[in-house]
Amino acid sequence: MKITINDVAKLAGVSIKTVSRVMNNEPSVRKDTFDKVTAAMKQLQYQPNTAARNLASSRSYSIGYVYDNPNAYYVIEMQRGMLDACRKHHYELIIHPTNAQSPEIVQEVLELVERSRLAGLVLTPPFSEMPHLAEALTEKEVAFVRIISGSTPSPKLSNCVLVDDFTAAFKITNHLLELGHTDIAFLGGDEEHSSSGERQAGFEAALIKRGLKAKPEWVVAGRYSFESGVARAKALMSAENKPSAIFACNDEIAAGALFSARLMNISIPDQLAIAGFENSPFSRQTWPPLTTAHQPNSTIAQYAAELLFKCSKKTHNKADVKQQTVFIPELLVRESTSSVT
Amino acid sequence: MKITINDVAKLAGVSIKTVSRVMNNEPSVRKDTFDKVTAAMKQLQYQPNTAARNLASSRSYSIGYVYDNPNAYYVIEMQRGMLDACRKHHYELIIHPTNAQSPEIVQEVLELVERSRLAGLVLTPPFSEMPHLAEALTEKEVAFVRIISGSTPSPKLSNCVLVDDFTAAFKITNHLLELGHTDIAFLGGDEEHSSSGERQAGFEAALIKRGLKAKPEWVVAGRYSFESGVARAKALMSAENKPSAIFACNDEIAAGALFSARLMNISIPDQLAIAGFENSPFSRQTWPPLTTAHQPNSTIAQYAAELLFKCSKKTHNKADVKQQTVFIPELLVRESTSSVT
DNA sequence: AAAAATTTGGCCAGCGCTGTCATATACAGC
DNA sequence: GCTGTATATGACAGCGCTGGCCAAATTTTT
Repeated sequence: MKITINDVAKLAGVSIKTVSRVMNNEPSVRKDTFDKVTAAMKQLQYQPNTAARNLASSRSYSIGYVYDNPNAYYVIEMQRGMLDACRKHHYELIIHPTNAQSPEIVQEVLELVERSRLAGLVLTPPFSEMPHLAEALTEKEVAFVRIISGSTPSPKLSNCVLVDDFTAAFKITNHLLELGHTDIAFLGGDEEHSSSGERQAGFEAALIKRGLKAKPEWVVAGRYSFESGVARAKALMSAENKPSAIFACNDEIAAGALFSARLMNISIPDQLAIAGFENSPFSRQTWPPLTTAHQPNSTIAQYAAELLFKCSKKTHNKADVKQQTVFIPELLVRESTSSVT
Repeated sequence: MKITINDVAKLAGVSIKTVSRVMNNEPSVRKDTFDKVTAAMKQLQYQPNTAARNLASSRSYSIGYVYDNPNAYYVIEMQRGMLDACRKHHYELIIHPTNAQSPEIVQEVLELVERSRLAGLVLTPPFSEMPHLAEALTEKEVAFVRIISGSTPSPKLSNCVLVDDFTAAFKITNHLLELGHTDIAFLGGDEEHSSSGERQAGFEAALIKRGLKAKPEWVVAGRYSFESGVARAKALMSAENKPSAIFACNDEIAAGALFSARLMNISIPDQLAIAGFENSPFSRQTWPPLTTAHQPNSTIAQYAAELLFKCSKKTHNKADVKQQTVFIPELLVRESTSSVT
């Protein structure tokens, strides 16, 4: 319960300093020394005292995840991805759900970083879309990585992981077009989220490419919720002019639309095809299961965390890491658009 | 960026030690000293350095939450409750999702505790229902609190927070009985979870109290899933002898049952009343919304964390805290059982 | 074989706080 | 008032590790 670096040093027959060097992956350590020390650590089941390391090095071996997202599945998956990365690099993850609306949000985040001496932060929408937060963090020299919706890297988006909602929406729309649908409605999500706009743009681009145009009355704004899907689908399918397919901005909306269609005795997918977005568990719990776009959330989160480690590390190479990687959600065809079992 | 306890001490005109006392809520501090120090801390926006505190006190100001639960909402709510408690007491929460099936789970948990020098652990099912884990933790003198399904405190269940599924299920069943239903079916959840058994027992007890008996063919085992609800309700409602009400073991099952009923053109709640359990967001997203039992998950979690702080604290009173508090989920009547708007 | 480069050890300060114990101050009672 | 007890505060060492620095040991190069 109290094996110290000293014990390891003795067993390995080296100095404390060398053990410390091994732990911190410092360059000038010979291979066999490294192995000796590693073996000793394993044999003793040595667990370095995180607190002591943090204190002495005045940097912490933990990163923070700040979020405010009502979608529990999303959050859980992001956490999982970051935790995977953390475990690999012997970091800790500090989760910090909070209210994005709070006027003192910047202050709050800075305090969090300071108190826990975080090595960096991962931000998801809406925090990743707050310019003032990014500025404040940059000014205080806090490392951070943002996960945002976008398709085109730009110098402004430093240290971002982009999720290409545009292309994914394009693909889904294309799938519907290929099935022969031309009368496609779009059910949007919360307008504050840029993801909704990106998806709409992808939808419209796909239509345009086929020489079609989105009917204004079939592009319906709303919220990212089941109820919103129910209501809008009902209105849409009660009108004179009905679409033959619906592209919903996320799975919840799609499930709502599906629900409405059921009530109206509209058979899916024969009379109406419905596609969602996200590949949430929700999309598998409907009947028929929803065609959707698979967002590899945990992979994205893991990647973001890894990126953060690179930025925050005392890497000797001067060039800061200003990478921007783009993830494209994959099309996932299920029975809600095509009856091929 | 680097206000230390020293700065606070100077500003408040006291010694470092006294500031430390204030931070740790130690008893022997006069009121006015306390106020002076508190004011100084606020003025300087002082953030104690967690690492230093951990090191000096050789105990960490963080607790761990070990879980393996597919229900994201549940996990998120538990996290939120624990975080609330943690923030109040200036603790950190380390989340540790893992695979409950792993044969080395005990070892893994012990390592986690050691590495992060956790002050204690909160366990939810299935971890809270593993006797060997509890034993190992007790032996290693790791403080822990278990959240489990149960109604009767017993010496074996030391440091447990009990969720009285039995009574809650009793109440729901009673509600159905009071509406005049006598033909009530029960759709169970995964049998490995003790919660399912507790709920079934509550259901049967309520019937017996009215001189009724559960029909064996109406007590149907299954899984805690939407699909399982769909299938079982369909079977139930296709039989010769149909129940007039269904008590589903959780909201997902209930939503599935609701879905089936819709497909079969059975009107809810007139021809069939349906009740769920959990008050998940799910239960509000169906139409009609589900009558259910509200499990105050975040409150329970918060309470569990507070209990843990008490156990792990250097409380001078010898008597260990072996409390057992029982939370009873509340009946929440919605339109799926009673059309009264 | 000498010079140069690499690897390792020794030493010490100190990260920012808490535990222990000693001291100072308050509040009794007579 | 004064001693006695309870309470409030302070001084100091040290938690386990890292960083900096230089010297010593070892290996590699010329």
